[in-house]
Amino acid sequence: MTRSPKADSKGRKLSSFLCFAVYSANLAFGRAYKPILDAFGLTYTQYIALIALSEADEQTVSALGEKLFLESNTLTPILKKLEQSGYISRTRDPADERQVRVSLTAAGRRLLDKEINASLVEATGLGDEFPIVQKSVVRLRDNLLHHTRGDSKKG
Amino acid sequence: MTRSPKADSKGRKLSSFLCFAVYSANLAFGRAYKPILDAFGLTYTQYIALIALSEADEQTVSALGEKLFLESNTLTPILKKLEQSGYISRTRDPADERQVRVSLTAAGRRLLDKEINASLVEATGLGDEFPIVQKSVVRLRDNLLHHTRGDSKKG
DNA sequence: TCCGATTAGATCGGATACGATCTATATTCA
DNA sequence: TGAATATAGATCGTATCCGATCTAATCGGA
Repeated sequence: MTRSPKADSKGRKLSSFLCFAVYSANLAFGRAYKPILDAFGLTYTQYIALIALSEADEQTVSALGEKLFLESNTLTPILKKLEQSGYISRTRDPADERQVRVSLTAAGRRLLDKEINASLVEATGLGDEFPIVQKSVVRLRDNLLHHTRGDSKKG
Repeated sequence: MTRSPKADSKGRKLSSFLCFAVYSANLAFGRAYKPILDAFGLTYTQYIALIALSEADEQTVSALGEKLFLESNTLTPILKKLEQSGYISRTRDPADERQVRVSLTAAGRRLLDKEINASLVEATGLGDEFPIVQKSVVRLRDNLLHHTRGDSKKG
């Protein structure tokens, strides 16, 4: 169909942009999860941080940041909030006072052990395709990150 | 998805969460695009808004928001910035003073006609898989949005 | 015609992201 | 040892997102 010249020349429609698909899928995740997470007093990012924390105890902020692709400027405020909420603990490492060790508290662990996950996975409505889509998006992300790394300074 | 109640008591790995894959893919897009968009003085969101604006002239803020899955609280500041940058025009509709009509300026159109797109698509590194991944993510997003609509107030 | 309801944006506050910068601690090496 | 350097977090300013609320304009019914 001959759309106006501008939409055609190079001008694909917005919906054909992968970046927009991911961008809006991320918004959609946030909204789909919100009512569920609200019940636990969590935000989307806080929930993701808790999952990363469930993988190991005594992680440093940097280690956590590598998993989440975030740095201390973003993580510190979030971790402080999670600490205030009682879901995690933050302590300076006595062996190296520069580092802060972060762990789930019992309350935090209980939270994740609830069926929070089941209700959330269901919201994707992807069925059997779930793992396939997941793999593709992971590869996409890694390609993008790799492409970015080609710069000069630190990632 | 019928995943076992708990893949491990420690929880599945963060990387196995689709929500995290999308979340981090979105972060990765932002970073991969940033050096390219910086050269044009654009942020990621502003760029996406411009693409949506390239599809039609004289769109209302609401119409634009439907495409972008955003509302006036998010769009208004962004559109004001794009107006200040000279890439778009904002005018109250004389027929209905409540509505604001938004269009690309000549400068905005020139910007999108540059090869900004080509360099950006390349960064995904997905090759032939590009359209497949794109479709899956779109469906995922729509499922999530549909799931959300059932819950609360406005659709 | 007038008043209430609706609609379209705009504003405000809280919570991310992120670049730039700062502080405190640790390490290196002359 | 001590100054320069490096590292780990923390802080700050800007730009999104989003819920809640506000204002202005339009519409609808009596």
